[in-house]
Amino acid sequence: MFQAVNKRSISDEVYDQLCSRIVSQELKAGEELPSERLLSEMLGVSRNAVREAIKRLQQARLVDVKQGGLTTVLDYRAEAGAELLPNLLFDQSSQIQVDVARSIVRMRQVLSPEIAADAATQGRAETAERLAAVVEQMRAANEAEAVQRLAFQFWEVLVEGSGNIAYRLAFNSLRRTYEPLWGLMTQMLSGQQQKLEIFERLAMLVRQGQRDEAARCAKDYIDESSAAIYEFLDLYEQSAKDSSNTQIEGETP
Amino acid sequence: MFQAVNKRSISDEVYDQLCSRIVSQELKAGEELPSERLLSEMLGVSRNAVREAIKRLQQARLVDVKQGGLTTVLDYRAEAGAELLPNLLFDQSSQIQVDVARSIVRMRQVLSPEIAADAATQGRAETAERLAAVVEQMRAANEAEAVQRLAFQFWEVLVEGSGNIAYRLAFNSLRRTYEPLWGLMTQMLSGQQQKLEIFERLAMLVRQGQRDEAARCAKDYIDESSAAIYEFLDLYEQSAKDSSNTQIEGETP
DNA sequence: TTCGTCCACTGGTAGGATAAGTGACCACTG
DNA sequence: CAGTGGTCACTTATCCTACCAGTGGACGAA
Repeated sequence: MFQAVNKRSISDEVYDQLCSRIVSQELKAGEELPSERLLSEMLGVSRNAVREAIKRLQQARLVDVKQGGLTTVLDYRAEAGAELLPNLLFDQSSQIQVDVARSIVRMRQVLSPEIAADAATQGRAETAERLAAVVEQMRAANEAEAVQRLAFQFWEVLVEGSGNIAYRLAFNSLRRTYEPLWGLMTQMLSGQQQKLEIFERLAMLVRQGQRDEAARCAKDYIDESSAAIYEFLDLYEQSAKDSSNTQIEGETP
Repeated sequence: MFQAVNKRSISDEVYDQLCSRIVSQELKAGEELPSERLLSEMLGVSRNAVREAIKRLQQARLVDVKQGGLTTVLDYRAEAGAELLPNLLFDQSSQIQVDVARSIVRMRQVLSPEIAADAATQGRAETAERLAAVVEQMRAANEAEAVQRLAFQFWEVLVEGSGNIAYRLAFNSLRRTYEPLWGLMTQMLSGQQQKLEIFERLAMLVRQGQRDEAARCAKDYIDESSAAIYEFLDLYEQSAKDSSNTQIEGETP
């Protein structure tokens, strides 16, 4: 009924505004930002807020700031880290950037089998325990969306079980990127998520430490799942092209 | 000869201090930070500096700050992104965290063959062109370190050629993580980097679009290179254990 | 022309004020 | 005595002015 009001801080607002202008190439690499004082005047906020936003841009390696000189924009493709992906997924008109989405799905597809393999070698008993618990919940769940959410949780457990902190952090970034697409994803994958046997089998293979088998099993699953997403993205891309050709801003089909 | 002097701002200092306390679990998830005013007093800096640092911690998802309440520490393993890896690589006594290093090498090892495969499908001509140029430079270079650096550049070109922005940004994060280890790496891999044929062959396979062959070729190379690094890390770990057993703080062997 | 000085700009730091959110506490109500 | 709402002592959010420190171009003297 009632929902929480949307409160965002001023500096967040400034950050988002600058960030989107950089990733959209409206501010190109090598160009200079207006000075802090000028920016604060133009945006109607205090210099303090502008400074906090610019500090964050600096941390994200989107700009290079030096005392006494102007702040310059960097090439985000060469400098930024994976945490920028969520900012790249949508363009100014909130359309999905299909190539970005494909990149993410592809990376997930490539990493997943190896994650399963490492989990089978590394975690074993405890990981298998937790995987089994998730599968149990999946069996108990009756809504498609709940099952979907648990399927993702299954992978989170697997990632944790691989004992690889780089996988873990990279997956956090990927997760944040496709989080806003959650609604679409459940709809997209609704047809094919019934088979719990795969998850069961994967949990068993991890328990038994069957590295290669686990990788193969994970690959079978993730390839199929990815294919469904690619297919959807192709459709989305086509419809986006059509609607831009006919100058119509349409809803997602 | 000369190198730029290390000038760091106050807020950078504050950020690093808080960040390292969080990743070292000295400040555990769920605990609360002192208030901004108290922190600024304790550290002897202005509130402004503390605020800028905390904004950055918030962006890195290391803390959750809410107005009117205290700022709480989050679980970085569950929340942070890959950009945190450089902060995890060294512990307080500047010793390499071997498991973190292994994670990074492993991720690079897993991604590389698929990157080569995608580059063979995607970029083709232009990528092959640039790869060939790098190989040319490698042939011309006479110092081992220069060759080493070019070898890494070869991979950067390949990543760019894969057309996958997620790979690109993830690799940026990985690069930043092993950048401080550059000296060790060249030393570590000095024995085996001579064979330019592999790079040549890989460039050719990309040009011809031989996806599977390119992946296999990349895998052969990266597996060998990774094995050398793993071996070094095992030695490092062993020597670190020994020196801690005998209560001696030793230099890197 | 060449070189040093000056000065108008930049970002960096400090510490003041006010606004606004949070949670513990407590008096009041039914 | 459980539940409501007000008070108060905290917190962060924002803004402001002032000053310090680094940069680079203008300008005048050698």
